Amino acid sequence: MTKRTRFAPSPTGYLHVGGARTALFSWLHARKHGGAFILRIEDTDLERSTPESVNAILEGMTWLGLEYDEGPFYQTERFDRYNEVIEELMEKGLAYRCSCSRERLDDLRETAMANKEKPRYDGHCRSLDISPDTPHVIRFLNPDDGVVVVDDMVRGRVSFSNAELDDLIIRRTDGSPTYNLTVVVDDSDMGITDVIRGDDHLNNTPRQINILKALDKEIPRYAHLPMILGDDGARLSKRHGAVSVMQYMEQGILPEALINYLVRLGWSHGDQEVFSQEELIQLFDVDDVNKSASSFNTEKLLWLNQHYIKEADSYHLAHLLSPHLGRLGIDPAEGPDIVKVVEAQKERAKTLVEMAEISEFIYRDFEEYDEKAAKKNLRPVVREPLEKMKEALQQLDNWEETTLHQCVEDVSASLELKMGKVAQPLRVAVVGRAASPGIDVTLALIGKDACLRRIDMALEFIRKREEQA
RNA sequence: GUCCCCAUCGUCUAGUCGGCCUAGGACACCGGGUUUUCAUCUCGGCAACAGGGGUUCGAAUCCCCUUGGGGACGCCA
Repeated sequence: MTKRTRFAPSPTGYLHVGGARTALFSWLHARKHGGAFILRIEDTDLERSTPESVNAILEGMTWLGLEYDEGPFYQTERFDRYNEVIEELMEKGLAYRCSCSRERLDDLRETAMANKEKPRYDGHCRSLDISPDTPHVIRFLNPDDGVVVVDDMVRGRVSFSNAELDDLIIRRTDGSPTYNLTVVVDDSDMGITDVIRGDDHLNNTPRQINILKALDKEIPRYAHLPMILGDDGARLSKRHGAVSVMQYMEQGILPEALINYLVRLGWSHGDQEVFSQEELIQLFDVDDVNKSASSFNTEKLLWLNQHYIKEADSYHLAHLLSPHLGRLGIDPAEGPDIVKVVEAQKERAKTLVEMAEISEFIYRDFEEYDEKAAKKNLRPVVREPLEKMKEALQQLDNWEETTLHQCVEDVSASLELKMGKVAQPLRVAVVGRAASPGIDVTLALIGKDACLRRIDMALEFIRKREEQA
């Protein structure tokens, strides 16, 4: 049988890394087995679901490249179907009306807790035959005894005693169906064979299996994924920086880096760290997923991101870098070929944001020198090398890397100085700080006019500094 | 509180149904080399089987207990 998996987020916020990994594993499982990956929006909570959230989730999935084969299906459009199933359950005598007040329910819970017992509904309305006209909810008649076994692909066999479960509400007073009912109906109707979801749903699984059994439906295979914790080991939340997948995009993370990072959280293939999408589809197996929760480690994400930046096609990267330059108020069109910029900076940036920042000097004069760099390199002793460089550069017609390199070398030789003694002060003069690509590449990217102008600025800086001393 | 789950370096993890583990790799960190700077690359170092009982000739690997962590217990999903 072909495998069918699904990702079923509730649109009450952004797509966060936990959800993204769940979607990723589901997607990989489907792709690996040549099956279908279905997107379903669980928006039965009318209060909290928003269209903005739906868009944010769609946007995040698109960015990550997790394309779905069917959907998105919206649960709010399937209320008739849910009611049909609820009716079926009622007719079979496997569901009943309940008119217990919230106060009574609250009391029940408190009493149970006080008695050190698990809070559960006592079945008060089971045999009361409440009139359809009085306000009521509908509860599923859960079996009283026996055991439900979940044969989970990652957790193994987990069993729950029916005595621990209670008669859950499947339809609210306002007539809307609840989660445990809709999931079961949808997974069944949509032919989902493999339910891959977060760990927090493990406790719901026996309830869902009971409903499935009552409906005489096939029970899918389950895989409950461990949680992802924040950098500090606590639960991932808004307090832990970037929660939304799209925030990573804004921070200049490549989607393939995030995917690669996420897949290694809870899954591994020997000692391999870097996986292409094709490799993942081939090698991934839910059965190999870890049982324990893992902490998100931004450092490693950054390392992977740098790796992918290094490996990426420069032309492609240029496209991605452009908006980040724009955010700094830079129009890439007003500088050298942006592909050249990318090639010069590729190995020096962990993110696209960083790449944009360290490339700023190429497009405009800097406001002030990096204090340390200036202190160390813009001293009176470098006046001569800088002046000599200025003269030599002024006379240079052919402003390109090879000739620039030769030029710096010649000046160094004529002064009997090591190349670093000339190149480094020159770098600080034209870049404003101590780090940049090779001096020849740096000069080439900045351009002749700006270079000469900045050397003058540096000479002026040295002169003033001397006066003050 | 009750039920369910989890437990190897700071972090992600390897560890084929016990021996090849004086526990391997990666990130981070520290040090060396390459280099005109930074970075890349490269070499090396630091660092863990939560604790206690068993089972066994032999346990990180199996069992039990303790401890710690997480999840669930909603007319949320």
